[in-house]
Amino acid sequence: MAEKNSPSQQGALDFPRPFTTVDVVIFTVADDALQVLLVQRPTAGSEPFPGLWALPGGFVDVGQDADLLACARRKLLDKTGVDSPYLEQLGSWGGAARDPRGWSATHVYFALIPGHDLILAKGANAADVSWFAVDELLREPALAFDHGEILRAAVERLRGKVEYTSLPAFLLPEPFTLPQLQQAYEVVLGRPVDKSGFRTRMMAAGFLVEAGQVEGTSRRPAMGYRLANRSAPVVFPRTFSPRG
Amino acid sequence: MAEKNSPSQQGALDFPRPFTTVDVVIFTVADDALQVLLVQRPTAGSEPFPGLWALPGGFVDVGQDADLLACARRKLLDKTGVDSPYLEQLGSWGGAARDPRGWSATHVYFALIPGHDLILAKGANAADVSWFAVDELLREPALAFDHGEILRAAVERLRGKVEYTSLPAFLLPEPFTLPQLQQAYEVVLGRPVDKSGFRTRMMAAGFLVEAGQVEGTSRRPAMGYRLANRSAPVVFPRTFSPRG
DNA sequence: TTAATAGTGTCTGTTAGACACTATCTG
DNA sequence: CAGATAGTGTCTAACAGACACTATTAA
Repeated sequence: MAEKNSPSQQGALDFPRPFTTVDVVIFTVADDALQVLLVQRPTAGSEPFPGLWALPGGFVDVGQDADLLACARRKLLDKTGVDSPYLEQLGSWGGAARDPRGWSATHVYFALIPGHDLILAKGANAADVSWFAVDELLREPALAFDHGEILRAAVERLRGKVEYTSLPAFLLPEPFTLPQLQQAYEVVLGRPVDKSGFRTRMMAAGFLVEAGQVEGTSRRPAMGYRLANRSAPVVFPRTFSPRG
Repeated sequence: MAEKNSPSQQGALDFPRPFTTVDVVIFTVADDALQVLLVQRPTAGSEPFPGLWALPGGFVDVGQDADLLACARRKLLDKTGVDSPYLEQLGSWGGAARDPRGWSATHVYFALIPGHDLILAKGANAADVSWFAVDELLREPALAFDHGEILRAAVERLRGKVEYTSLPAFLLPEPFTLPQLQQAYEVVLGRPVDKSGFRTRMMAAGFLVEAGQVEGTSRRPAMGYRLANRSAPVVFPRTFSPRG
């Protein structure tokens, strides 16, 4: 045993280090479906998982990134052009087996961006970036690294929190109407929600600000709203449908 | 700009890597208080934050640890002698400034162990390990690194989840009685809970198994219970006190 | 028999869910 | 005026919170 190469030998820092990456799970709602942004792995060189789709992300740049959140923001801006979305840490995955190049640990964030910005996203880097419907992706787990597992965790977290938070509001461009917001909830949850109860709940939570008067997205115009606070969601006291 | 030393140069892996650590926030309930286990930093050598108290943890050992969870389990076993507690990932903290030795990222787990095992803990490594009441610690933020902030996040997560999960059951040695469990809830939440409602809720959740008949911890003996599933808590459909 | 705690019963205000209804717009 | 969607009113069953009550043990 080469003890001088082990971290248990305190003081010295000359032992092997895992490499550190940051990945971002970027969600949006479009075409009545929850979508996630993926990047295709390069086929040239000796990159692992060539040609497979993966979450956008990559190595932490010690010289460039002040901290993990800044790194995540940078990668998100690179791929989408969006610079201040809802961004929350999901967790981290690390081990000897997940990357053929060696022991690695990734810090995963998940982002919600308005469907509206989807166009920007495509314009930004084009080519090897694309949106996928989450429901279809979850059926065929063929992502690079352990990104299939990570995506599953992200979707679970999102669906879970949507039951009792205002998260779906971050998936819509402002101003949005209550029917649009309800639609976003229904798409993420995958089930219909009662209109009356929904409206009462949203208004009671007090996170919506009447913005502009009305504007027409369908038959009859409706009141438009903005978020009172774009940095954090509101937590409702109860879950949506305790009916189990 | 030394581009060859930047991660943006794909393919090559010879750029500077952050170092990777794992820390564990270990909670228990003792003396009617929520307690956390801390380790005192060494004063010898050139270790950072000499003499200050810190969360137990340290570098990932690439040769020894299969993954992050295994690493966390190893560090917990080292300090407490407990080998299969409730263990959940809390999140990760990383940046250039948090450790004077350089860019570092830590993966933080939080553990709940029965108060009963406290004796084992003290017997195991003694000396530089000690339990602290959380409420007092939060008043004077004098921990090493950013561990004060991490502790704060861990307590917030714990208190939050206790409102709607069976987590406090992991803080008790089995078998435990319903009054003991209620006591654990009250200690963590810092407020009294109605007995009748509490009992109905616990029984309805169906995560308790009648174990042994009764045994006396105070005046009148009571029914003892074990957890039906020691690996995950139960989630209640509602929060404890929506009032407020 | 008494003190103390385990455990149960009952009442009431609140509210989510369901659904019917009215209001207001476009074409 | 007709069709469609925005928005509101109402009823009811379920249930949390409060609190009083009964049961069972040790001393």
